[in-house]
Amino acid sequence: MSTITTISQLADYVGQSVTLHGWVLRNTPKGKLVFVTLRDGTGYCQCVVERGEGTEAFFDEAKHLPQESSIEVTGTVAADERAIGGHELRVGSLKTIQAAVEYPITPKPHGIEFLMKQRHLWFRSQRQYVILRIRATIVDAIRRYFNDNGFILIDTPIFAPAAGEGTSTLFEVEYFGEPVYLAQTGQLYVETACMAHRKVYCFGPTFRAEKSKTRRHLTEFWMVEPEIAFASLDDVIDLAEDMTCSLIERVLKDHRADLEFLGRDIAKLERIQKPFHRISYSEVADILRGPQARELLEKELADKTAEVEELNKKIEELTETAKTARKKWQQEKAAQEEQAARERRNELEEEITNIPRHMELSANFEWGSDLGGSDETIISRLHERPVFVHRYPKEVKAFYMRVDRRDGRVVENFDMLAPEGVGEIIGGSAREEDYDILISRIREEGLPQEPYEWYLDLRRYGSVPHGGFGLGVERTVAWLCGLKHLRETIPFPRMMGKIYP
RNA sequence: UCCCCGAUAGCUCAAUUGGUAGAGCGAGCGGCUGUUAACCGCUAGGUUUUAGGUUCGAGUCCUAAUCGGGGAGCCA
Repeated sequence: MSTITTISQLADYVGQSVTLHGWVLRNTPKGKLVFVTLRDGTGYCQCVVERGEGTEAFFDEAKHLPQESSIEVTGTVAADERAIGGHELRVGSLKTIQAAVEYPITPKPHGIEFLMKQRHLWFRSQRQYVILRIRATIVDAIRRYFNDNGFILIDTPIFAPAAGEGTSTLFEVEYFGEPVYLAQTGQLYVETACMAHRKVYCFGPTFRAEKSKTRRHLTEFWMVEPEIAFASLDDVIDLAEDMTCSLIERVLKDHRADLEFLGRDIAKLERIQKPFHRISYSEVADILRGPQARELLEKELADKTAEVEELNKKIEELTETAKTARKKWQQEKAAQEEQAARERRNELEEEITNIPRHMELSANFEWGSDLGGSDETIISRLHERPVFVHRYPKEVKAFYMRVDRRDGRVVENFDMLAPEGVGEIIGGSAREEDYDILISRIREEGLPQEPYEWYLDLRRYGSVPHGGFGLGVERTVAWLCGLKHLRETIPFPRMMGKIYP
């Protein structure tokens, strides 16, 4: 009699007979042996079928099992160092649940266009599996952080009658004949709840119709937005700092092996400790124009140029190896490495051509304009810990941000830039609590007052200093996992012009 | 919206100055008792994205469209 179990539990059943259900990751027949690597959602297990007594009935079936077929397999668990995970199953019986036909994703490399079209199947690949598990942990850690610290979850609407902020392009949908918009932020709504519950947060999808085709943008992404009453800008920044540290701690605790699998430099995450840097926008402007930024870019230019030269040498060597290696697999390996090196080189060359432009942008940075992507990257690269850039010129920020009483040119806002050039993860602010100032800000921005009457009520009835921020879940996942592109951080990425599957 | 790059077998890529379109993987068949993306042999698989143009001749050159990648702007 065998016990039904999962691969993650195998260590408890050494020497016993168990039944596993799963999918064929790969199948390599080897004469009188067949090695079926099974994945069951909890791990990977090598199942060995040996031709001989008792296996005649299914040996041929096992030998021809296509990749990703679903099977039920029963056998004896054995500890074996040669097997993935240290245990293998010596198969006593095997049943095909469904035989797959030509699974499109092979163990060889694929292009991103192809994989995105196969997103529904790509889920099964180990890298995607790991990333989405880390995402789930990050989401759980966020919820836990707020729930354990006295915050109340408030779900804000997805259909919104007006823009939450002036700037972004929104998705317009028809709502019983009226044009409304998909929410680009829950913030204004969560502020109302803040005046009832004191500490609140909303967590949901957010929609932006910007026609951005970059690795840092999605049209649909998830954002968590806490809001706290009786709070100053510093209180809000403290909250963002504390929450970020707790997320990292949790991911390091639960996913060390996964991060290693992804090739993440864990030491860099371990260095993320309080206190983070706090620099004002005006100081940032000086840094951008000063020698520090220039030297950083000059060094990057030199480093990248040197790396390109190294790659060129490597490519030449690999080309030679690919032609002359004795074994066919050695030739193939060299060819693949060569291709990877070429891709890396092309990427570097593009970055190199961008550097002079970034130097110019940085050197000519004028107080009053918003920080560009390259400016953020510079500030981010100059620090090992996240940087809070605070107090931007009010002209480039939303109307609801609190005007700094000591310097009326700026508002009490902040962006948190993650290190390693990752850039903005969090944007937040103290909210303008003064009715008259808020009204004048609405007018300055040329916004109609009428749709904001309910919001203005919050300032008419017991207005208090308060503030909050928004954290982008996908950007956080990308940062912690060390991913270059947001498209792998969300189950079904929505990008400009892309909706399938 | 703007700038740069790309599209060849199911997949990843080759194809010299314009001259008969190839390999590996995957698929199918066979062999091998320890494989892990990595053994050996055989088989099938193509309107070179689309529409024009130049040319004796176009995968290769030109124009446009479509789709994709990267970046700018804007942002989380």
